[in-house]
Amino acid sequence: MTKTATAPTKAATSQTSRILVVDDESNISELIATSLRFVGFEVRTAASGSQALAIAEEFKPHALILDVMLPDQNGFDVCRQLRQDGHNVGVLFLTAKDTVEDKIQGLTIGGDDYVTKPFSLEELVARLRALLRRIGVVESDIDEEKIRFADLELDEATHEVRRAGNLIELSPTEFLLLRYLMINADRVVSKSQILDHVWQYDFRGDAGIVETYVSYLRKKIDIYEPALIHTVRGVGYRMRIAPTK
Amino acid sequence: MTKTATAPTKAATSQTSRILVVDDESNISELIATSLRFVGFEVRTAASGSQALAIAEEFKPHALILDVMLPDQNGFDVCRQLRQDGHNVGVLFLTAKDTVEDKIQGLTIGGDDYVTKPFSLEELVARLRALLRRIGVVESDIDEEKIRFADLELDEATHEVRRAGNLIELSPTEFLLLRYLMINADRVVSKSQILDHVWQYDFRGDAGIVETYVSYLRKKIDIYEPALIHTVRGVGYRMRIAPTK
DNA sequence: CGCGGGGCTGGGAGTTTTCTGAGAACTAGC
DNA sequence: GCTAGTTCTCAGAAAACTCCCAGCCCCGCG
Repeated sequence: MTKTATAPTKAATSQTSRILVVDDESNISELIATSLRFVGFEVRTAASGSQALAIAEEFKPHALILDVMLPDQNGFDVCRQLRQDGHNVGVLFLTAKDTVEDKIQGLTIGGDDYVTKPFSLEELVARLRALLRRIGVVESDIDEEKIRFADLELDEATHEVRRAGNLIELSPTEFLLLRYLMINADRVVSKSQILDHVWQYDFRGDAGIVETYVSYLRKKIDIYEPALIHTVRGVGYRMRIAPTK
Repeated sequence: MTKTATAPTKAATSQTSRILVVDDESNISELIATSLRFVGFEVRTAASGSQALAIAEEFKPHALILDVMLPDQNGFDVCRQLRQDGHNVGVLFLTAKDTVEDKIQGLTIGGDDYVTKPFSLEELVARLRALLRRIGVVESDIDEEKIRFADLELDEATHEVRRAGNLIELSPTEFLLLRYLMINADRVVSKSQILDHVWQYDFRGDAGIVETYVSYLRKKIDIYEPALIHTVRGVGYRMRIAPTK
């Protein structure tokens, strides 16, 4: 993935939660690790269950991102063992989209959650934040689940988006895209950055899709004045208040 | 109360009742422990009767969740012994579905109660709360046994549900589902969260069943205006007042 | 002022998700 | 064992969403 300078705002505030990423495919765990470090987490990776347990012992992570399918033992066991050892961690499981139903039973119990592969980085980070909030590792300022920009408001818990108080219905992708733009408010983000963060990591289409979705979004949120989503020709998009001018 | 995302509401208030979970299957006791901790209890686990007695000595639990079938002695004995030692605890017994009726007879002296395995977490927690209430370990605020949302009212004690005053007949599962939605009113809950909390932990079907039950519920409670159960496509369901625009 | 590349958007095909009815499988009470 | 209520599965229909395409527009430059 193309890592570029775009430090997502509030994230960068003062967050130092420690996250342990466990996946045997190193490209996946590195993708995640890089991304998380970038938004301000302290990250370690492990490639197996036993390694995870060992590292957890001294790293004392606040949360784990844990692939259910590991070479030695499965993710659940790792999780159970950690908890028995007294580690109060939150766990975000990674499962394959087609994982048999009965394997994903009980994953959302102790405030835990799961994300199916392939995921989008935005999605993953958002879920991780929500999880940390739930288990009480409040690392952000106001512990608020809302993102605001101008008269735009996006609520993670209710999935509601409002502009000037008016409720706006968004599809899942539109919601993710808007969040990404809002998090990076005032900054220009390129179409490929958007693609890398908002779309699933295995998306093979072209960046034109971003234009389409930006168009959808504009028709829903920029029917109000002033327009917030601005095109920076040849570069990308930027959310901001003053007209492009 | 604010705090928490999915955390079953009032629970999170200021509850610090100590619960001792006793079961020899560690996956069961961990499941319960995780779940209870999440809703705000202080939890310890034990795997045998003797261990339970030992831990109770210093942990001084307000209540026990006690499997009737234990490796060393049976649950009743543990219970009796505890009481003889002067511990004033409430006990929620866990029994196998096929346990003979008369074995459970007389268990419920005192305000104790029992739940059959496999249970659903919602059920377990609700029963535990009721028990604590009965034995006087009132840990919540108003000690209210009713949950309200808009003109909907659900009474835990009588198992009655009313909308705008009209009594509504619900099957057991419908009741649990509705309670879960009400407890999490205004926030989105995913189908797997629902499955994990409302259905028995050994349920092996797919999440489609949730759709079916939501449909049942809608036909009973959303025949009134305005609709309260809303679908958040791609995410889950959400109970809320304002109609979708 | 005309050109060319980017960007915008309507249209629409193909998928995925959700809703719901029908019925099989169970259970509990009688 | 029969009946009634309940749970759960399944499958078709409907609705919503994703993605691609093609034509048009617009901006900047020569």
